[in-house]
Amino acid sequence: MSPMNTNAQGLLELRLTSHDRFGQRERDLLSGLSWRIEDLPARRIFIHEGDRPAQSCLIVSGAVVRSQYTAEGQRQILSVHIPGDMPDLQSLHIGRMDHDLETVSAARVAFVPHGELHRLCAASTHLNAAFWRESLIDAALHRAAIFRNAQLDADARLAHFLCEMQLRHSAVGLVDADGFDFPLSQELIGEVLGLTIVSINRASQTLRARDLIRMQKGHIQVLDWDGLVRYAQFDSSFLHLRLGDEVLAAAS
Amino acid sequence: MSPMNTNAQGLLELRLTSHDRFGQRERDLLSGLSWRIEDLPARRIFIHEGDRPAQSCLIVSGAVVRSQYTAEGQRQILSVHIPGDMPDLQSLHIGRMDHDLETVSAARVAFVPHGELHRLCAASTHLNAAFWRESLIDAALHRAAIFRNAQLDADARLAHFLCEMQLRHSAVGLVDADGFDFPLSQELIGEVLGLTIVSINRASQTLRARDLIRMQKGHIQVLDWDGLVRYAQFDSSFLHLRLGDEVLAAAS
DNA sequence: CGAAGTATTGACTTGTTTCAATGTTAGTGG
DNA sequence: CCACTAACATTGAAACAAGTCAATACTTCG
Repeated sequence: MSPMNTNAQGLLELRLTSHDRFGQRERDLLSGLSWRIEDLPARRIFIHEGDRPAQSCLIVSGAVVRSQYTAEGQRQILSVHIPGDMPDLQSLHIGRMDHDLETVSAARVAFVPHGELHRLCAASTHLNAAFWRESLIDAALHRAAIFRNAQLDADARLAHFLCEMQLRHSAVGLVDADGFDFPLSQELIGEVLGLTIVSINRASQTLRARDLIRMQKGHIQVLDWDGLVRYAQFDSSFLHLRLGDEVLAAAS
Repeated sequence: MSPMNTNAQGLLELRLTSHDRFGQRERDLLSGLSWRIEDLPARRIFIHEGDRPAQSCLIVSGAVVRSQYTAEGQRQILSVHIPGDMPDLQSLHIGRMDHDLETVSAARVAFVPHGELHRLCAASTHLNAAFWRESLIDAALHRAAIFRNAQLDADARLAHFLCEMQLRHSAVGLVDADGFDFPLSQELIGEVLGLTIVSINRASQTLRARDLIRMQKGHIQVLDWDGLVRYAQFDSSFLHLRLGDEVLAAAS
């Protein structure tokens, strides 16, 4: 298990190099980025629907959700983002935000100007491909969410979501023998899965009764990875992770 | 209303230039692409989950769906694609397909090798950005689907889907005063919206009774655009279309 | 004409929501 | 250290939207 990397540039390298082995040139280009670090409190909407950001962000610590709202103000969480994610890469090429970005817990977020990213992509087709790929994996996560929310019942839906969270936390070294910290309340998980807090509560009881997981306030532990995967019909390939041995070991 | 363009290169230019005004250089690069045209029958899976395509495709005519399957073989349609769409752009930078591509009706599809697209993107940052943007709009469609399927009831869900289809068909000049041809059966629409054929049938009756749409086998006409938009809580901005006046006029 | 695909309808069942009450936990200030 | 508070978790009962099952009708096409 690699130590958790709380440094923006290190997290980004970890992410981008999980697919491509970069040369020194790419490393130098990356290290030339000027990050502006911001520490945000919990429940802070820091990018709003309709905004036209001139920068993208990287989550360094904490959790962030993307959300859209109904006319009645009911929130739908579109995706959950954890350290290492760049949840607004799309603003590089689509001016207008079609959703909000909001912290769940207190979070450290690093911002980098679009201009610098554009220059980077123009300077290196490798880096261009790596960032593009990040945004494509984002779309793959969306597809998995559409499948999950439409095809699985409440219990399996929660199981599927927890499988995804376990793997994505593993990939950034945030899972240890006790599991991982996860700040979403049952209410928020409900807003991810299109279920009410009551259903989430009952689903989590089912999974706990089957000894698949442990789930306490702010912390999740997968007790039976294979069982959970089976229960959730979870196919990890959509994450398009190149998981190292240590990650797979931690996951099981 | 522009005449329908059944030529691959013309469709692609129409799409890419809806955001960026290209110079002659970009036009020349695009016209250098060597398309292989294929005419496919209805219900043909032409790219399978797990494939590693060496080419991307552009839909010239007909309709195509992306789908994933449950363990029991139940299909979830992730998105619906129409002429002008490039539904497997992601294979440019993510090797493995995480879903199938299948024709609904007979369809004409144009294929172009990844190598040529990579060369194009390396040769022009404008074209690189344009293709990247296409894949980002794809992700935006996914987000709208997550929202729609989780937050709207059966009637509104169908209305929302029809709003999206009307606008996307408009953008490629496929809508006239009588509406547009649309080959998805009620059963398939159900697989898009996460509903059964029975619910789709009843939802379509609701919308017809309110004089919002006409919906006959293979053809859809929006009778009251504003009413349909209101009923669906539809916000067209997620499509990130730069709609010309003629498109907006046709839509309303 | 027959056959296959598609659309429609009604009766019944079920998973999830809604509503409402109660329990638990962590943090705050007296 | 305990009382107080707010957020979060849990439980039960009733209501409801959508699913399931099953029969019937319409359309298209060989």
